[in-house]
Amino acid sequence: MRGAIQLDEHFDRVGLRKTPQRLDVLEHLVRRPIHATADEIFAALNRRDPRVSRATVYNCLRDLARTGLVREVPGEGKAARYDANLHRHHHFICDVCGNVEDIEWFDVPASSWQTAAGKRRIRESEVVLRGVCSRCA
Amino acid sequence: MRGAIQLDEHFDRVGLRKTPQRLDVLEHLVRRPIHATADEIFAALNRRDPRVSRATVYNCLRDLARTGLVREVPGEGKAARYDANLHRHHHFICDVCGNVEDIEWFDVPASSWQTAAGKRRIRESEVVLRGVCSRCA
DNA sequence: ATCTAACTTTAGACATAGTCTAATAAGTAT
DNA sequence: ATACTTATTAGACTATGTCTAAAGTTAGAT
Repeated sequence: MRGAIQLDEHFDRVGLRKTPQRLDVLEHLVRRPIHATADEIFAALNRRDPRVSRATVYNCLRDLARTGLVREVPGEGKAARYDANLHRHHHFICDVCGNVEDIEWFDVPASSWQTAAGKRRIRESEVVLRGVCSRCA
Repeated sequence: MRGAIQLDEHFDRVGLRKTPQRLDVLEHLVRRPIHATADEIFAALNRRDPRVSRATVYNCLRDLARTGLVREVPGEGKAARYDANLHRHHHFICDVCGNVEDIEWFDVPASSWQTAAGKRRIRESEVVLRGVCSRCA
């Protein structure tokens, strides 16, 4: 599969050991981009292989997040939600239904934030757009 | 106190009953703008009046958030963090120390997001700037 | 000022989310 | 293949958040 080969490369790139569990977690997030929670991922992997542990899913998510392959979605709700992060993007949260949608990446011009940012060194700016999604409109 | 009178007015404005507990929670967030967790607020209020219940703090935060007087900070960490939201603002998260800082409000020009937003109706766009804070630089 | 209906608070049981530990297994460099 | 390091596992544990039903408050109408 192309997909798997590409995912392998990402592991090499960030210097993270390739383990089946890490691959499975990342692949799950890539193939089902629905901002899954740790528990949803655990349930899915554990169904296929009952030996997969809850702790492992949390460990994998932590390591993948640390190396940037995955990120926590800044959304709502109690449980953290995750996103494969192979391509940068923003988020949209619907005022009505609360769903979180990915939005294609765009840059916020420095002229917008440079005064407000003061002496901080800014690496990137992520945007959370809020409003009404096309289904709820 | 001026402060208390102003907070009262906010309750009237959003149509939320004034209760001592709600006032205390809001006042705590206004006076100590450190993005406290529910538990930190509970500890502070409970120290002054041991009858204040954990459930009440959660109820207050939920109601204050619903009416917009308070908001959940889109930051990191397991426990939700809250902000008095009497003035809109953005957030900055330091790559190094992880602290969340408030950033003065600015508008992201529609020209930045209008293509990416598609058919969604956008009400506002909140920005999370990431980089290195002035202390860590 | 008092009454009343609707709303809010409370304590503590419960539920959900996430972390830790120490024994075992697996990845990787040589 | 070996040795060394790092990752996984089960399950106890901690932290965070929700629910319930009884008691107490609030605010508007009298």
